[in-house]
Amino acid sequence: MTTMTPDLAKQDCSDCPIRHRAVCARCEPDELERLEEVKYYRTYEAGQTVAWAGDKMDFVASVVSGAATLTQTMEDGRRQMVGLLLPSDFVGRPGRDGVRYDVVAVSELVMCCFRKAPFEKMIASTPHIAERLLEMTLDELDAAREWMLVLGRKTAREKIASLLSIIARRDAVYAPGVVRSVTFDLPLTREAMADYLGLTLETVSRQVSALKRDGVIELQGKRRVHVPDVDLLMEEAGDDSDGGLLV
Amino acid sequence: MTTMTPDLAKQDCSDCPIRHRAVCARCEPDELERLEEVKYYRTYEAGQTVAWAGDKMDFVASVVSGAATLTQTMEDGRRQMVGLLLPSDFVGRPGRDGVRYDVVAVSELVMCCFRKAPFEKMIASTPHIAERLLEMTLDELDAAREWMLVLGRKTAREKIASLLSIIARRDAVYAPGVVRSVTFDLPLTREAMADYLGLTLETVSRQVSALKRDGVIELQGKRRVHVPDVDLLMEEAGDDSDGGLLV
DNA sequence: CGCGCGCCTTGACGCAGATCAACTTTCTGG
DNA sequence: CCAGAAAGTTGATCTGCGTCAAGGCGCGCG
Repeated sequence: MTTMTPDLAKQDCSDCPIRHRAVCARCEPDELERLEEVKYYRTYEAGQTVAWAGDKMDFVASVVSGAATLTQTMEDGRRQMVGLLLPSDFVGRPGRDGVRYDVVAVSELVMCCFRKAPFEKMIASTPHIAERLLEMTLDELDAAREWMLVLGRKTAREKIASLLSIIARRDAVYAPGVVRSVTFDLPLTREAMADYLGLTLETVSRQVSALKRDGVIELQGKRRVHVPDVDLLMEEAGDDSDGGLLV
Repeated sequence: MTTMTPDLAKQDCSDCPIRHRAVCARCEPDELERLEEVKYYRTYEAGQTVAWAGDKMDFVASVVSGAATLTQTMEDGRRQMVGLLLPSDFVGRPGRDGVRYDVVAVSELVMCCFRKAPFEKMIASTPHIAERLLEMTLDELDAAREWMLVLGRKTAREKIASLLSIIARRDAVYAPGVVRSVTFDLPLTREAMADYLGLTLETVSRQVSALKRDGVIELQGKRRVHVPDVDLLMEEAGDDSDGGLLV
């Protein structure tokens, strides 16, 4: 799993419309201006569908707030989430005609959209963005492969811990220094977590309770999670601890 | 899962050193010549390691024959295969300094290698190849996500059928027309299959026997597999049948 | 207020696949 | 051709998670 390098993270990107580091972290003023020309915003409510598999998307977008999921479904209804889109992630990447998976908002979702054609033209004319686009896709591939280990070989408890530590890690990107405790809101229902982890919602519920009972996490309400010791959580996840979340 | 379009497949690429369609199918004579300048071959025996996680690879390569696997390992030894590299697949793609996973030969493996620096220079100077490189990576991402569904939601029997149909599909690329029966050699041991599918080797063995008993596959020896009806296999895999393997 | 509904929790039980173990078949090297 | 190792098969038993079911909590709405 890749952690952001400190220098990139510290750069202030708060008003950049594309917050994904792949485009944002290094974007230069004139590129940004060109992006502004073609951008608009869209809001989706929880449960709303952004795109179905096979849709031709007429836009390219970056998640600004909330969360969306990428889901595969079998004919008999079994579902597997294959991607979790959190603020700064990309949807409808150039180079593809349509999306192959359902994209559904799991909490209120705001996306910063770009009309596809001008965006693609811009990519084509800006070599370093094209290059970062490949880098970004390779990062996603890494994440997908990391997740294959979770799905194939980890126990239910380890799966939950892995998911929590991914979200914690993402959250910690916006906090400075080396982090040892984190608090965040789970953007997912128990059912969505189950779909992500290849479990049932009952098992998710049981294991979350177990982690709480064992002091690995604390809950304020159902959704707000406090992790007193990130190292402990990562140990539960079966990952080799790398000394806290470096941010 | 993407199937090759007929016109691309029919093109004769047998003496092209990079058989992956991403580079090969559209490669033009002068590009090919430039590739020839920097290529050499390497052979690995079964079990030999091509690269460890974190290695800086000094070459970029395409699998010519045999198979290699990309594997993630946990400290306690649990393993999950996250990629299966069959003839025409790429290793050590430009844009990454090292590989992040262990690449190990599972059967005798011949790779067509390119020294990295000149290859990358060539990529940089040839826009359509750079574009195809992104396309290729997106295909891999799709495959990884497809596999997440297999790992997270399919039964042992469906998992085996899915793996067999992936290999059958790959094999059928070299045969003409719409294919309804295929024969191929499994390039994997039962243990490697288990690592790929998130199962134990005993379960793999049992389910292979079951598929044989039920007439879905026929075995000649342990490794040679004949699939009398590809549709049936795909049904067992839980995929929507798309009317045979289009080649 | 209280009714219904979505979301979550908890318990009891069953089963698919893991584990442990014995054995067979196929390779490999002398 | 044989001996030993590696790969694969098959059976018996165990267990983690799925399944089914009952109920709790919070919240919007008539």
